[in-house]
Amino acid sequence: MKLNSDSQTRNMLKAAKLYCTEVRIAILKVLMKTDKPLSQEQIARRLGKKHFDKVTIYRTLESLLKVGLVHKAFIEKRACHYELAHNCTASQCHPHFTCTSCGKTHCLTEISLPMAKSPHKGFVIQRQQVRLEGLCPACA
Amino acid sequence: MKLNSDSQTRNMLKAAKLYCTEVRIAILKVLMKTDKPLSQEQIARRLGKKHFDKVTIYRTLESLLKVGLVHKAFIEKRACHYELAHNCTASQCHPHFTCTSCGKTHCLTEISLPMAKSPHKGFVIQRQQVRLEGLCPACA
DNA sequence: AAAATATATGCAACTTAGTTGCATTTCTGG
DNA sequence: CCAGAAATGCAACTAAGTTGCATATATTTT
Ligand SMILES: [Mn+2]
Ligand SMILES: [Mn+2]
Ligand SMILES: [Zn+2]
Ligand SMILES: [Zn+2]
Repeated sequence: MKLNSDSQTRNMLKAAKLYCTEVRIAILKVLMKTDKPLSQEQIARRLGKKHFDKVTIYRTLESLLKVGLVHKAFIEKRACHYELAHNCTASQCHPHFTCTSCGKTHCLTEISLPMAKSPHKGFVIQRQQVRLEGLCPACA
Repeated sequence: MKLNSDSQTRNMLKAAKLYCTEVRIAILKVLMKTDKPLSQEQIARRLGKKHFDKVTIYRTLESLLKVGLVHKAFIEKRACHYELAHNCTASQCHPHFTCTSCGKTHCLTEISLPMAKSPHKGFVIQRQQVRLEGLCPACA
């Protein structure tokens, strides 16, 4: 179990040509165990006893971002939120829904909108991000 | 001219039941004269000689937001950016495009994507925001 | 038009999220 | 196991925004 997800994350890092360090493995595991984007603070909390400096966490997320293992989610919160970049295409990630009542954010992986078409040509649209807001099932 | 836009902004404020104060009028005028969302800092700079405390600018934007005269644009920058809320529907504003090369942001008022449909019912989608990125005409 | 009241403003201090420089530690390929 | 490359921790710093409170301005009432 533990060994398993350990070797899985090690392989992800190896494939991305990143050093396999404790904090990278630990953060990848945290992100694999959740279904929504997390902030630095939330990640630190979920790392529990394993304490890493917040600078290290930010730099780790940065390195995972750069190789594309992780994405920044497009949600209207003060802090950046990060998630694994699995099943996102280069041009579009799934939309994120934030409930205006309880504030919780959900990944709506089942939805995808058609890509916007450039208005006048001249604009080359490479990526599109969609944010939704309204009421979640619990609050509706 | 000056009197004209002065009375225009005064009317907007009056209709919204907000006190007509110097800073509110000045900020509305700044936002009317631009075609892209501005941060607190950019607004302050454009106010030029008229100096207002940044707290006042933030509180002013907050009051204009609350009555719906202004919107927050959803763009991936550290600071919040604000724009007049004209020609936005309740459920959807125009998309904002940010160039990955020069960093400039443009309002693509001609585009509108179909509203996302809720995946399982339970989610009530009330508002949708779209962010685009790629190359602007100048950089493509 | 003055007084009363409601609301807005400025200032100082504070918070939150993230960044930078640099000395030390940990990884990896050989 | 070693050398060099890369990652980490700590302290100090920055950027963006917020809070409390005394003062000033706008509106309403008289
Ligand atoms: Mn997601
Ligand atoms: Mn706009
Ligand atoms: Zn909810
Ligand atoms: Zn450009």
